[in-house]
Amino acid sequence: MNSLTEENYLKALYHLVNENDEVSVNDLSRQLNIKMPSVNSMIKKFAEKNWVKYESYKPIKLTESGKKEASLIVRKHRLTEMFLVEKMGFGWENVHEIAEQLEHIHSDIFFDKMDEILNHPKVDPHGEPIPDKDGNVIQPDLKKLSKCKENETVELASVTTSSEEFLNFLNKRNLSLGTEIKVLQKEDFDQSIKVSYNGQEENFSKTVCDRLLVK
Amino acid sequence: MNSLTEENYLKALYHLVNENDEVSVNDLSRQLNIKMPSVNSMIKKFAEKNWVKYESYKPIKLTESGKKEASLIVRKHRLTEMFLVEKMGFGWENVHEIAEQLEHIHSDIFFDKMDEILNHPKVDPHGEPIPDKDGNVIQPDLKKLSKCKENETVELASVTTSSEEFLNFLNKRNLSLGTEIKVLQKEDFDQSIKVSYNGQEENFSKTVCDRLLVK
DNA sequence: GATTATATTTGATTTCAATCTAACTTTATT
DNA sequence: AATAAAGTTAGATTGAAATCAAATATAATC
Repeated sequence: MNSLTEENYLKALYHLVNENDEVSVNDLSRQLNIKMPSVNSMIKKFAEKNWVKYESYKPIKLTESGKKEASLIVRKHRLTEMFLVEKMGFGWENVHEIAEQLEHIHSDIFFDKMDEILNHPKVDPHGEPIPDKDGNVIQPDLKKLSKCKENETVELASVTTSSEEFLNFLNKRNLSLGTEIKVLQKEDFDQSIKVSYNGQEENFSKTVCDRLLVK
Repeated sequence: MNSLTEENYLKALYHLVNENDEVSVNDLSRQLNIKMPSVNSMIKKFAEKNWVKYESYKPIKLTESGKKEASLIVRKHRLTEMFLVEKMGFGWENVHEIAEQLEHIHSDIFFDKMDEILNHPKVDPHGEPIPDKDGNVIQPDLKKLSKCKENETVELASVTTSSEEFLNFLNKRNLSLGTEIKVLQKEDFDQSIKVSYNGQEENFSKTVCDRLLVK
């Protein structure tokens, strides 16, 4: 049985690997806010468990088995978020913290039932893909709003952070998944973007546009 | 923030106190399968937290604050069981283990939402009362089936164990909460009881009848 | 290729919660 | 009063998690 700490290390590692295939002990250390030697010994523990392939001074590689293990935690997290929103009436800005705890529940039947009730959802309330029971993920082909050209019309498909603040920011501006967004103007100076959607116009900073994924 | 261990000690203590007002270190030790010195020091910790009133060599007394704290854990457990059965389609025999984990989730809004969705249930799927948000419990006035007289007709209102085996035993015999049971015959020899319900006749041992609460 | 700077690892320590054993004390029972 | 049972104390142990300081390896620079 994996400890809470192990699961959190593994999850962090998984997310880092997804952003950048090469992950160092240092990266993970900064991510978790835990000193390198601690991370180093945990990575050795993971190597024992065959979750990572690791040689000293080389980047950490997640094994298939490690990827699967991590995906299953992510699966539990995202299924939970979806259940909370769809079946319990929570807003998408309030589900992250709860899911952060529920993802550590050990019960296959519990999450299988959620999955069934939700009719095997492909994505969570933030548009992030839900891994299947074998840990396979279909990463949808999306791009950042910040990369779109002027006059392009796109659909908001995912947000890359589940922080309550950011989601409240979007709520206040009536922006939700599925919204059609037209890029009106890109500002070279600060790379902010003027957009319109639902008949309203907004100016979004690069920071915001980097977090909005569209198709 | 209370540790898992603390919550489990407290819960065990709470249940023991409910059966027998006088609870000793020894009782708790046997209940938890943990040696007395360990229990002793935990009780001291509880005294610090003002969960118990404790003087050496005297029985352990739960304070109001301790009772409330414990009730809130029980509340989370029983709300969860009810939610699993009523809203997720689990059988009453399969919910205990899952609730045993979920009861340690720290999120008021999560359990408040369950409570609301379930329409503020008074009892869980096993007929056990659900404490309210302030930790108050209304203990319904029930008696053991084993205490009933011949020819009495009663209604099954609660079962005092959530063990999968026992509940499967009842399932196999089509016995569920709300069933009208008539006591046909009491056997002096082994105190088993012959009953009829839903047009069927069964012979229940004392062990079984002690676990069935009726009104 | 030698030197320096940076990153990583090692090993020794610390901290902490949770448990235990063994020795002793108090209370209850015969 | 003697004995047994229950409770306490003190001290040791365990194991997980994290840390620091020092040694080592790699990468960057001259």
